[in-house]
Amino acid sequence: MAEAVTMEKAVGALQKHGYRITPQRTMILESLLGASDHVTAEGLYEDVRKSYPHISFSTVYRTLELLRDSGLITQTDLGGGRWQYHPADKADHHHLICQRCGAVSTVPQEIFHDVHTHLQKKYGFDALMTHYAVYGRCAKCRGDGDDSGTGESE
Amino acid sequence: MAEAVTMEKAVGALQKHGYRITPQRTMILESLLGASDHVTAEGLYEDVRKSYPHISFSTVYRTLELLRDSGLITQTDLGGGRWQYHPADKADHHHLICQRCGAVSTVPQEIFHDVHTHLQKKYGFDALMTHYAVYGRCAKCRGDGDDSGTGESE
DNA sequence: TTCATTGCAAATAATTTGCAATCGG
DNA sequence: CCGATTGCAAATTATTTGCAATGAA
Repeated sequence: MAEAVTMEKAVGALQKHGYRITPQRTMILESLLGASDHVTAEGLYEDVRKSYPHISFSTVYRTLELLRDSGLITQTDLGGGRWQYHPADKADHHHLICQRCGAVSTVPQEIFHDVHTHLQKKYGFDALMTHYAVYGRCAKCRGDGDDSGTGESE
Repeated sequence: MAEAVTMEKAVGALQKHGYRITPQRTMILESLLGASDHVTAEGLYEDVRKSYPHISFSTVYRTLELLRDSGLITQTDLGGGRWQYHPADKADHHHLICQRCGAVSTVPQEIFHDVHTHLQKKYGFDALMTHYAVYGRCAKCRGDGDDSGTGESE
């Protein structure tokens, strides 16, 4: 959770697992490593499609599965019914998501440090507090009003 | 978040909103109020079906939507691709979910109290910390080994 | 060459929606 | 009686899978 994932390392890791290096995989990896934050399968698909229109959705999904199993990327379910992916080394932060305006901001890892310690001591539970999504209301949207319905998530 | 939701109150709330009281809605409400914890649409469907086999899935979904909009139940996305429902007054706790064995335990509200305060002070963010799911490893499963793949969620 | 990998189309799974028939108030 | 509600079937959305063709090593 600190080593930067580079193209070379990624390729090496894949070959070590016996996987082949195909142009599709290369492009997906490049797109992933270049992404600033979370990406969805669809986002990747669209991105790769720009330079390689022939790519198929199943290839994207299968590649993501394989990268995840190789430990190169993290697959996160932040609710909302779609997987979120990003390089494993960039998972040391959390997100504040405003249910009103949808704004997403990033907060550092240590926010949950005390909670983690507490759960560990009191319940023997080792919480995987990497990469959380915290829903609520951002500073701007503190007025109130309805949430357009859908629940809180997480 | 403290007033117990009873059948009478629920019915009153619905009528106040102008909704009709149908046998289907009554049965779904009863099932929900009787449930010890989270329920999924499918769980409810199966439960109601025991006494009323004619019930349809869309009615269940539509009723849940309506109960949610009336503030009687909470609709939560705990990841896993299905909504979780339960009476709004029972949402004052969190869950520890073991990614290894699937065990679910309950922890009190105040676990996240400090985090909430911190987010509020430092980021002006009013986190909706009602009813979280915390993934990780329970005391029993601390060995290690793979997670059967799927991500961490939340 | 040979088996891993791809693309396409079809299959899932959970939820949503259109619509005519029906029932609550 | 009349519009809200139901059930059914079909549509959606995100993801997965079967299978024959293809390409990396």
